[in-house]
Amino acid sequence: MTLLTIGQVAQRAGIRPSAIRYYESLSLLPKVPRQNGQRRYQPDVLDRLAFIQVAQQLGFSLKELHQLLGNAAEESQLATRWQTLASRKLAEVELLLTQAQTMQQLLHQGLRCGCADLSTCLDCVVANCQPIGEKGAGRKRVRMH
Amino acid sequence: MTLLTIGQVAQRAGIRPSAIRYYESLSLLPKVPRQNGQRRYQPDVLDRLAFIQVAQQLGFSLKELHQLLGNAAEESQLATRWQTLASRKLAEVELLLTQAQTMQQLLHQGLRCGCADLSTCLDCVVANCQPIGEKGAGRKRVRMH
DNA sequence: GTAATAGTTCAAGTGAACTTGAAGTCAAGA
DNA sequence: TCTTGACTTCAAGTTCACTTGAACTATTAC
Repeated sequence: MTLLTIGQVAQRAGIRPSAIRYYESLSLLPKVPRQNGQRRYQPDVLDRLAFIQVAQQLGFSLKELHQLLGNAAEESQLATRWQTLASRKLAEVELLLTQAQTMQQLLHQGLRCGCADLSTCLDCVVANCQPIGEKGAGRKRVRMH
Repeated sequence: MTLLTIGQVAQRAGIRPSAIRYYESLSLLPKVPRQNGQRRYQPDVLDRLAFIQVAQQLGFSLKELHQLLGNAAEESQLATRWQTLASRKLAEVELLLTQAQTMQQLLHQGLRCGCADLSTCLDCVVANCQPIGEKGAGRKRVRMH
């Protein structure tokens, strides 16, 4: 078995070793066995780190990830608790999806618009360019939530 | 015309007056006219605030928003600069979209799985539940980027 | 008149997520 | 042997995005 040093893990995950130690201190990563006092990781820690990074970009805090990943020592209702959080987070992710789609259209049309800044484009894409929604009539503002 | 006080704007936007002053200090919002020393806002400031809030949730920093919204005093190449940033951000938003879709599926299946925590589910959804990708065969790990 | 409410500025404080620095250990290579 | 590089711990520092506190002004209600 090829165990990885913290430096190797950090390089492959695209983060710093200090971040990995920080995650361990928060119990986001398990304590791993040592060789001469140095941490040695199984390669599957990269999956865990990839999950953490994606979840963070989607707005999950490290505290939430800690609960979600079930490292908390609170045994009572742990199962129900992470599922409560997960379903709340699912709703947030779904909202984020629609927001990202709207922003995608806005940026896409703003780029084809030739405006001096996005502030102008916020009006411009509705008034002068192709409509951002399915209905392009009227002086409708871009509202995203 | 019905101008709004900072408190009214804050309430309608769901933020604190202090955040609005902070945005103004960063030139994310324009300086507005005063009555007796107090800021008075046109209602369309709510659109700008809505845009800021959504963009933030999508991972835009306030510094980036400042550039995007074109409030910077750097006249030279301002137009090309915001478009460079916008196209970079468009790519990021599109990556976020696929990540959010993957996370949506993961959470959705994790919730139907009955696992004790999401950490277990990260393996479980692939091994025991319906496949998360189009191909469900094999011991394929969930990797999101 | 006075109390409550909402606004003002400016400086300092806060929480999250790390990073950096100091001081030390360990193994490999010249 | 000695230097280099990567690791260790722990405390303190940094950045971002605000918030809070102090001291003040202005309007409205009683």
